[in-house]
Amino acid sequence: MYIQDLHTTEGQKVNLNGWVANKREGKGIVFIILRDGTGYCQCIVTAESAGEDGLATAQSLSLESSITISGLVVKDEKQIGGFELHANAVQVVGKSENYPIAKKEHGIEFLMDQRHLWLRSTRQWAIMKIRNTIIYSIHKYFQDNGFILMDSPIFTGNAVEGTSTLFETDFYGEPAYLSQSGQLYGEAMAMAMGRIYTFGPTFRAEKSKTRRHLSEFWMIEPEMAFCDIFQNMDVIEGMMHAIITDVLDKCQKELEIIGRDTTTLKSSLNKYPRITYDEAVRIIKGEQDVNGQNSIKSLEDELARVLARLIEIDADVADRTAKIAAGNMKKGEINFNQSKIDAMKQERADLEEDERNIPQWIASARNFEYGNDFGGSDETVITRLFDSPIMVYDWPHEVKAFYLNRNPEDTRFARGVDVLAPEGYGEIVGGGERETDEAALVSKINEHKLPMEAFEWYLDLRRYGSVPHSGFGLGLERMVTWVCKLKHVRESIPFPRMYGRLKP
RNA sequence: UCCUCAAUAGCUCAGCCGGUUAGAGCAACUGACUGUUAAUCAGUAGGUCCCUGGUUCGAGUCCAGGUUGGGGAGCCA
Repeated sequence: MYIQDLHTTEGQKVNLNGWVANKREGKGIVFIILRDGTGYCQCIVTAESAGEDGLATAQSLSLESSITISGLVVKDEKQIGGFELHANAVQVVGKSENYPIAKKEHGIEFLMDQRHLWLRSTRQWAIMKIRNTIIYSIHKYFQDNGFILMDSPIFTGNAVEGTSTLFETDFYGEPAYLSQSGQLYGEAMAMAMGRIYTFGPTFRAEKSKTRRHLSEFWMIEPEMAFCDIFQNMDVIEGMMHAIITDVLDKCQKELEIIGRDTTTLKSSLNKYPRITYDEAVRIIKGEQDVNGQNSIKSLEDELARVLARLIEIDADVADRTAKIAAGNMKKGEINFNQSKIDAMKQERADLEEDERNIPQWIASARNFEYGNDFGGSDETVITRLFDSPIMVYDWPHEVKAFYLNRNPEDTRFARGVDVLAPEGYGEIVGGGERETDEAALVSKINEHKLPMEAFEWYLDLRRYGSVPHSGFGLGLERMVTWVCKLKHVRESIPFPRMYGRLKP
């Protein structure tokens, strides 16, 4: 019997297997919050219902002990799953002594070291359930729309785009690199199958230490034959809508657990603004307003809010500290105030970083030089002005990959498209329409000083029945991070691999 | 690689202008409490103040270098 199915057995006696997520005690009564992976259920043990032995066993339980418990299923609206269990027998399966993760705030380094156990906590459970829903939704969208799932190789013989740093491995004595993108192979597969998508791990070796970078992440890369950049954008939007619809529909409980305000998710079911690079630059530099909002002004307002909040926190912390120091406060009240202070100190540390960063972002936006690619802060600046993802297309061809086609009406621009998520999350999708002409591709490869022989097979795709085609890459973890509104991508994947983090 | 912030009890953090024996809360442990949702009460125990060197009568506190971690730039999904 699983906790998620309890609603089918109201009033019946059932057996549950799981772990003690939490325990509270009164004299002669024990409340166990049992978790089994499918949900949470409060189990009540008294001598009356479970006998003296059962009560003693329940009293001796510690956090994360595994148990088998049987009893009567009773409806109780107050409970998270809507039901509780009045136990008449408790059996310990595996003991758990001094479980390291306590019921309080922890620092990130400690939690990352305990990632194998941290995954058991409610918030992480909810995030992983949402991740699962997103993965399922992506597969369903593409399968329902006639895409064929194919896999690109992970070992590659050359550094494809020549830009990012790759992990080098030894392939039977030859150097081989872990794939940074399956896209070129995707193009070959699309010429064979029409519409394909890949879903697999991707590796980037940049020593990036920011909240949106991982060394190993999962990427979904559709590729479509006979498809231009605008049809490509239609597919991106369709996929995003499908994902968000499913999460809103199937993960209400999980979204509530992580405290996700769903307003922006709901407004992200509308059509997404399609903005050219030129227009985006004007918005970033503050030369063009969006819905009456100005990028520079909104950053300045944000900075003012940060400063005001810092003063507020200092006053509040000082106030509570003084009250505690004054004595004659009940112990429970002290605990409550102390945990408030701890939480505010954490918030303060975050705000101080904002205080340092925002002025730099303002300067970077003001001084943005036309022709450059967007930096992380530029993406943040522009997306804060919209209540849904936006699609920025037609980029200066110099800053984009060699394989992108040009806008036929203005060849200064390459037909790349980036999807920027709202609420400051930035790029979650990068894609575009591919170059179809062999000669144009050859000159681009030379321009980027890439080894021509490595691209002979890729050029074959243009020699034998070249067609307009497009595709994109979706970063799964970035999608999960935005949908859950997480502070950092590392919480969006079970075991993150990033600069400085290889364990557990 | 560069910029920036940090490191004190198992955990989260105080520790002022350098001054005697380094503190609090949580967790743990002991005991009390029959409906709790990190908010009951009393008590016990718990320290290589990240490392190395320097300044000083005296360093958790100041200085230099290093290590580890947070955030950002670059690069990207």
